[in-house]
Amino acid sequence: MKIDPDNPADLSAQIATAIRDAIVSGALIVGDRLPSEAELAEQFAVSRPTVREALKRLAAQSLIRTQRGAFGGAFINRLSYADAHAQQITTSTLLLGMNDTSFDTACEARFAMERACAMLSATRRSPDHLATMRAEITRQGQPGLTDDSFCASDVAFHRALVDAAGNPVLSYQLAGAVEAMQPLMNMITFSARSRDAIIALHARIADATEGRDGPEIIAALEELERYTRQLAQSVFDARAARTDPA
Amino acid sequence: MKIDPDNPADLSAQIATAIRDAIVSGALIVGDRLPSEAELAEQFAVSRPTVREALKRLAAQSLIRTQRGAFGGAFINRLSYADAHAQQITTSTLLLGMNDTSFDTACEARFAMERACAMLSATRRSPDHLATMRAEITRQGQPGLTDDSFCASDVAFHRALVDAAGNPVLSYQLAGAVEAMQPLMNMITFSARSRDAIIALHARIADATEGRDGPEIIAALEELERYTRQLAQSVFDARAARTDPA
DNA sequence: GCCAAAGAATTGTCAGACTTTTAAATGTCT
DNA sequence: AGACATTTAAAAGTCTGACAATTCTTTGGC
Repeated sequence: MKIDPDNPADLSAQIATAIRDAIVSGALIVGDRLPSEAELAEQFAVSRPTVREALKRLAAQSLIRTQRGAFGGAFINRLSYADAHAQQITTSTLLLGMNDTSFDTACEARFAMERACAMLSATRRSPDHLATMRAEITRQGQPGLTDDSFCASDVAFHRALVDAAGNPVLSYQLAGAVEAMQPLMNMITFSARSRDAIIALHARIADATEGRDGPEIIAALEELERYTRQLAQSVFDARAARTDPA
Repeated sequence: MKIDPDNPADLSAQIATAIRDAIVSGALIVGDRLPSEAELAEQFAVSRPTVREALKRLAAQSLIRTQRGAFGGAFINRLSYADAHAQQITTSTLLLGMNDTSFDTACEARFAMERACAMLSATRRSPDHLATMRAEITRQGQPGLTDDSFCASDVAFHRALVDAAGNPVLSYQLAGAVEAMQPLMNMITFSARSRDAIIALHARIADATEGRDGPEIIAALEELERYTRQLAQSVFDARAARTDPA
């Protein structure tokens, strides 16, 4: 099933790829146990440390989990939504941070996807989701809240809206887009007035969700996108004006 | 910046987490060189193999790249859209395959997100995107095309539609949703009649895109979603009828 | 001044040993 | 017979030390 010629690439990378392919193709299924490190070393004709490096690569992607002790070993892991979610956020955050993706581009993508949930959220929202949304709105109005906490609550609010769509695949995909923007949002200083404007839009979204009015959710999200981008623009302009003349 | 008490977790996992945190937080930026393996081993008071396992974990996530030779070492990698894209597809595919996510759920999420691109694609589509869409439609109509090839062309068509939105973040996110569904779509056998129906809808989408008619794209996508789910349903029903009585 | 050879730094790989963890098998007592 | 303690073995986790392969810098020679 898996062989390694003596080509220039790392042996551990080749081994990891071979096993990963076996998993993706379905040859190895959830719960299966890989041979022990010693056996794998023999099969691939490499040393145990090399095998271990390969296994660590797979573990980093949550493809396998290891267990010590007798009858332990490496087992094919069920990729949970939670794991995938965490990876997705890390990847998306780095992607936005490292590729000088403009705020506008990220914002556009995020709201476009969020609007995609609106109709479903209107149909399927439960009292739990509504309660979460209301609670976050209340929190956002509290005086003395730091900008970071305000952003965190903002994320929680939108997360609830997305989760209300009742589709785990959608929640997983959206989480990356919404939460990965938090570092960018944290660069914005929210004045009392801008917070009020955002809270008012959140309330409008919550009301529309409660009333199962999908188009109204979309309209409110569009306005929120417009407002957010305008806010970011003014912050960046102000920053540019402060640094340019100096 | 990075310490390791003697807690039960793997040392290599702890070291990887410490370095990953430094990258995500911005303490280490693209192009930075990590200390050599020997130096890291000394800093963390562990052996070199342990450090290497940690580095392989990071390499598996494309966070670092290593270079041999004098003045080589481990460098913080710029996470490219292409890398993120590949990871995203692997993760999404496994997620759908391992969690008995229903076809309907995956399909719903996919089309909801795709519709989110429609307005942007209508505005920004270039002749290149249109040409790709037309070419794939032509391919889909060729006789003797295998089901797998038909699906692959289907993915390429939708990919072009998404790329036409001109937002790399959106393309990256959508790729996961669209391409990860390919294994599920491959389970469907497409009759000549169903292929014709799908091709007709694709043509309708291409026409609407050319005419910059966003709402019409959305309408066609809705119909395509309806048709796809119905098709899958009948396939699954037929399969159930064949296996149940036996 | 240019080209080739030596040198040094660094990752890649190996071999072997020891420690720790864990579950199964065995033995012992009630 | 059944419950509990003990032994045993398998396996991952870690360490040490070494050597090979690679690649940049420097030096030497022409």
